[in-house]
Amino acid sequence: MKRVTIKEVAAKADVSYQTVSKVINHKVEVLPETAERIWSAVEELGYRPNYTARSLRSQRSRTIGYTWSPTPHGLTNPILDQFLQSMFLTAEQSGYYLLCFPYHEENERQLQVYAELIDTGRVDGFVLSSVEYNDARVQFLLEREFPFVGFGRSDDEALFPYIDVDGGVGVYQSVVHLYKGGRRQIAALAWPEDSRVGNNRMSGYFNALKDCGLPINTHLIARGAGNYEFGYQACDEFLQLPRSLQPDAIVALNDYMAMGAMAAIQNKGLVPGEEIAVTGFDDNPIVQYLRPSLTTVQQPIWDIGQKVIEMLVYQLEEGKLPDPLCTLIPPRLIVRQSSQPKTDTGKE
Amino acid sequence: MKRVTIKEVAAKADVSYQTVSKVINHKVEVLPETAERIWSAVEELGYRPNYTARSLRSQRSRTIGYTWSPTPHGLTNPILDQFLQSMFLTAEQSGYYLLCFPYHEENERQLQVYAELIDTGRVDGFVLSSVEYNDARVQFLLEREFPFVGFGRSDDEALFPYIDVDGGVGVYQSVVHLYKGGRRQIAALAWPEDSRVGNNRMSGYFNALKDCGLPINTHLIARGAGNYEFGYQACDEFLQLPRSLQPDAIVALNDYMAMGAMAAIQNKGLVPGEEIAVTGFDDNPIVQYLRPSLTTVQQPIWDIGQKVIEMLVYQLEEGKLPDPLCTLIPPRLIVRQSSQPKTDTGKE
DNA sequence: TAACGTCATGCGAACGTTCGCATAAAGGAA
DNA sequence: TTCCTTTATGCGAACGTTCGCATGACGTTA
Repeated sequence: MKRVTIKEVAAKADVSYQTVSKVINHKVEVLPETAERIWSAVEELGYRPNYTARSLRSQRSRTIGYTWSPTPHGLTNPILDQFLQSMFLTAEQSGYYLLCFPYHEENERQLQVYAELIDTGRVDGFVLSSVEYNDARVQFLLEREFPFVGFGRSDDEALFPYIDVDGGVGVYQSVVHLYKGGRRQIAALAWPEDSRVGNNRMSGYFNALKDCGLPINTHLIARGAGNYEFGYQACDEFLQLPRSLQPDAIVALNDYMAMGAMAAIQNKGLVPGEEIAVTGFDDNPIVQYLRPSLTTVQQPIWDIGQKVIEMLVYQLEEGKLPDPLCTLIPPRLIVRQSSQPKTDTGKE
Repeated sequence: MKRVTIKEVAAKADVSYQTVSKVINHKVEVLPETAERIWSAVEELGYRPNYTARSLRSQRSRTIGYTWSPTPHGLTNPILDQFLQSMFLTAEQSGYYLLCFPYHEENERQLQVYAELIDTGRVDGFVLSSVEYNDARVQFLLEREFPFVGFGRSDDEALFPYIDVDGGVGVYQSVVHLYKGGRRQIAALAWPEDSRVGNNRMSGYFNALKDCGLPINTHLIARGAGNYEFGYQACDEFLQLPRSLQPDAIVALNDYMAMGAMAAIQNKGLVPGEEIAVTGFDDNPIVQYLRPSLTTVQQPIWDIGQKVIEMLVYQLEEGKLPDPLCTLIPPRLIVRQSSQPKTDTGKE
């Protein structure tokens, strides 16, 4: 597997190999005819600069590291594919590639991998996703002053470039939409209070209730694991409340909980979207096929992937932090059958 | 961002830097006390060999390239996450990482990217997935004699290392399972005949019918796009056949078609799994939540990811093709509610 | 005591680039 | 004619390793 080197090009073009390098990298002006000779030699020999040699000399790998926490067994990550593809494509346009490496549950071990990639010079920067409160990776990378961009925020004090979806806005839209459909007892299926993403989304719930003039009923807020089973069980408990306390709408902070809730409703012989409306979050492609199809909140994943890479590449090329440092993107409410307006059947 | 080099370690351990290199790579025996000095210097300085320099000298990148065709909009790839994670982890154990790059629809353009990665020396080998008949990438890599392993087969003549799921076995199991449940008119929802994966799976359908002593009814075989819509429509047409020609079971070659079929059945006021059984393929995590939950065929994705990498790493390290060259893995039938035994209601 | 193997380590070169400075040729001003 | 600029290209070094061979010290044998 013989590779063409810059020296062969130089020999063919009858210049020194250093000159070839300069011409290729547009570092210097040469006579048009020299340039012509060089470029045609490059063409004819099919020369491609050796990536490794280039990195060694320039001390840059033109590689971005990324890992993500794997989807728990029995679930799918609805945005992973699109997120990755959008990053790959955007990175390629600036001459970067993504190095993907395994996720390790154990914090210590995970940081070791980050350190390894930095110390061996394999990557120039990282993309982090699922950033949480007090994120060890954020702290580590800030300390080492190594470039990275987060998809998701951490503590308010941690200053670093990130892009995030404003989940609050999404949930706000859901609640208002339900309110306009005549719903007045709007319950929430949420994560525990130590979830950053969860709190962000819940803020939209609280704000919307307030703006609609509805009271906050703590018995209508359930917090748990965020999966189908929890959604089912929590909803089941709502349905065991006295009639007047039962919700007529349920806002779930993700699609899995929403699906669980829908199942619980159906099991009681009720129809989601009629007696009780349900909304989800994430727009898992599957939910359009549910019966009834699920109203949910969609994140502009493609744009996010693009933006994350653009922010990181800017840092790497310009050597300074992007401005603005952080970006919040509003998600979009997708209305489907599960949140029809309330039909006044005279009940209550 | 000062990095520790091998020379600093050498200085500290009071040996030549070449000796440090040899000790680190276990290329030579030294006095125990020398080794001790070297290792503790490594430890104290936190030395990590520079990846780029190492690659340049050894002409190996210890990097594996991978790309995949993105999931069409509105669908999710149920196995992507697990497949990637298993590859990352297995690769890491042998000191490799995966370089992921964008997928380009256009064949020409896609091959350019493969060529680029080869010529610039960025990767040592590739993993290909969704290999099809007459696959341009296979041909290209074989010609250039560049190492790769496929997840999926191509033409029978193309000789290259691959691992594949024996879809035929999976469908065979489905059909036999349905037969044992008393089903006798078993329809198939398939892809067009130019689909390699499709033909492999269909072979199991034909073999099973034969082994069960059932005739092949061409009116019970529908071929199309492989999505939800096609499944719905094709099933709907089955249901418009005269009663005696209608299927009492439907084997879909993927879960999306199965879901479409289930919806069509429900729309006729029938219950999937009772009057008409339905099975899918892929075990998309979502299908366990359908009502009724879907019987389907599960591929051992984790094992496949592991094996693919092992085969490739073997090639890279040993310089020879793995033996056996190819591996076929049987999938597993997951029985759920949608394929209950037929209850003899006396109809027909 | 000379000759020889063996063991532990050192040394120079190479991998394929980029970078900064040196230099030769050509042109213009004094 | 001399000297100074400018322009086009060359040259040596460096990036941080690994590799193969060289070498010096030591012990063994005749």
